[in-house]
Amino acid sequence: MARVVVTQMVMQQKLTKFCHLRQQWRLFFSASSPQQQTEFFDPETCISSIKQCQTLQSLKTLHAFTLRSRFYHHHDLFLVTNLVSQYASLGSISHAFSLFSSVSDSCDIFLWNVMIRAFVDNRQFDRSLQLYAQMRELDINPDNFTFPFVLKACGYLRDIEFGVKVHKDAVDSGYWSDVFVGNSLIAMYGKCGRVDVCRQLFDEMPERNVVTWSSLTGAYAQNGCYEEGLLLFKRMMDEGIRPNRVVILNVMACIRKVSEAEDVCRVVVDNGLDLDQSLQNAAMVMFARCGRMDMARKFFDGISNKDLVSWTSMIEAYAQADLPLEALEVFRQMILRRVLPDSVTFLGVIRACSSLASFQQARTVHGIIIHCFLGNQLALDTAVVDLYVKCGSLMYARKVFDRMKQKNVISWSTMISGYGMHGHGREALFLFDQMKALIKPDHITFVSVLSACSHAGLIDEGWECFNSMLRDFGVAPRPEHYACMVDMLGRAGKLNEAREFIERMPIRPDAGVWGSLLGACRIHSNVELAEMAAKALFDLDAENPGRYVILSNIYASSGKRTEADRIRALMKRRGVKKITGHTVIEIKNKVHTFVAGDRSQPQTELIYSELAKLMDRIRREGYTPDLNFALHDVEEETKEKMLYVHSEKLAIVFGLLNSGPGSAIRIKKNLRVCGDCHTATKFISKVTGREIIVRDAHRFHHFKDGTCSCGDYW
DNA sequence: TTAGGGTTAG
Repeated sequence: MARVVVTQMVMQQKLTKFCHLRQQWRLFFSASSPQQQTEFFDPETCISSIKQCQTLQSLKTLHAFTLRSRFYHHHDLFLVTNLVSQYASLGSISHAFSLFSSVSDSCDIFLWNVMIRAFVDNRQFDRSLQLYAQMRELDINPDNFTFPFVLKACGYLRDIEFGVKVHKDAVDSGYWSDVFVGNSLIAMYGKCGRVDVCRQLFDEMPERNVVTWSSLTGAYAQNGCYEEGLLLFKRMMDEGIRPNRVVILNVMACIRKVSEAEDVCRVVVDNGLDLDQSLQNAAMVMFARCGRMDMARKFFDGISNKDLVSWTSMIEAYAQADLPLEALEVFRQMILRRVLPDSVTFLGVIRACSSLASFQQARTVHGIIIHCFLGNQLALDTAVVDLYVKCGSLMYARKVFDRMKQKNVISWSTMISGYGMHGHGREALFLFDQMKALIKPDHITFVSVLSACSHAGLIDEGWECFNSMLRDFGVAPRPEHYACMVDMLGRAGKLNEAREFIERMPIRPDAGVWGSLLGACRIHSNVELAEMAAKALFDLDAENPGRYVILSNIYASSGKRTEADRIRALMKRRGVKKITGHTVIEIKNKVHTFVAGDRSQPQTELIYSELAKLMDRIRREGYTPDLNFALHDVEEETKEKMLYVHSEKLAIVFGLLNSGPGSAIRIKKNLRVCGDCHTATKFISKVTGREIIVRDAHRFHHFKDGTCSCGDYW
């Protein structure tokens, strides 16, 4: 259904474009009627007509008239400059440049400025720089108008080397003190990542205006210097300078706290700034970033004419906040209102589907994308590959990957990481070998390969890959690569080797590295090393509830009940809240969520009676409950009952009851799958003959005929 | 006689 609607919308949009074009043609024909043609002989009317030309054809006609006119000579620079400028603003850079070339022996700086600007406006930044270089070779001196255009091109190209040369020219010519030139310099250095130079320029500028402030806030925002951006904004307020909407937009991008968000909204009101569409969209994104989805939604609902960006931002905000159902509902509303989505919208929708892990939704969304010709195909295809990976289908992921016309380092890394997440280490390495022959891997590729080795227990291969990073590819290992290695060694039970590896690290181990060690200690019940890792983690990552829970579980399963309770108490004292585990399953396009002991489903009675039967069946097959995973201080029998009602088991039973015989069951858990559930699921897959695909917070487990694809290596 | 800088809103 959605696919049909979207396809219709694409066709309608094309028709609208066509009608618009036809209207423009009609205007052109009426503008070139004989009565109007005579007026072109008047010089003033001619120039103003040039500026009013709306179509290339009418401008060309006018150009032809001027050449025939007795008032103008072919080399009349004033006229030529205006024509060049108008050709460029109608998007015809070729006409503009050929006309410019016919008089380029001229040393008129005005003409050169217009042509340089023409290239910049048409995003041909490299050609604008070539023209500037040519102009300098001809010893034509740039003026205060030249610099802003050229600097803009340097900024967009991130060409700091050229930018520095232009900066020097600006200083030599004395135009550096022009406020327009100074503002452009700040913008250029900001885009090139040199906020330090931006600040120095700002401090030394003899004259500033509101654009100077917005340029520097923009530079801070683009470079992630949010604190500095906010400080500058505060100083601006203190100095009594009235901000405009660009300053507000830049500052909104810097904000991470609700109180700051509310402050900036007050500034908007106090200064009587119009809260236009773009500011409302930016405010919505800002509140979502601060975790206030209610406020974000309020802004969204308050936008009377929601545009593509409003819809897309809201979808992305929900997806980022891990509220995929809300994201998809906004997408549905958007389609109902016949707003045509673009590739960015679909990236948000894909993110939402991916966190739902809904295979059916993935198929639908992929179908829509295929029919839409949205552009940005490389990014979309890569996102779809990742989507199928996350929805548990390596086969579909690989199909899309193989059909991609273009692949970049991200596409390759995504597919490799997909194999890794599903425990197919050998395939991951095979693909990595193919990739190396075509394209240079980056630091993310190495995370994918190393984690694939880790999940599959490929230790020698993992070492080889790690050692090759710097040696063969010039990629220096970062903390995340060390974390993968610790994870790999730790999972394999080489805990001391993992510890020694950390001790030899040339960079300071981060929370990820220690977290890997702690996780390994949980698998292999090593209390001593766990304490060491936890000590480091409580300094580095005190807010993360997972760390406390793992340490407490390690103590509990080693019989150290007092220690376990001490950690739980510490967690409570520090106000760190445990994340509640839940499992989701999709049945007939509807997503059902289960928590431990869940009784909210209408089928509750049926689920629990089926669960009891199933547990008896697998017990007869040899399953014994692993009471280590029921850690509360209660009687053994109660412990066992608590294990029975884990959310994973409830979701699986619900799936068995509500899906076709023999079909695969796909569930997703928000935390790591519990060890007892892992064992039970193996037995369930055996006695029911069903394939069960479990996505947990770390990887995938494919259960079939009593075994798991992870080889119990997780 | 002509022109310019700061937001890729996601």
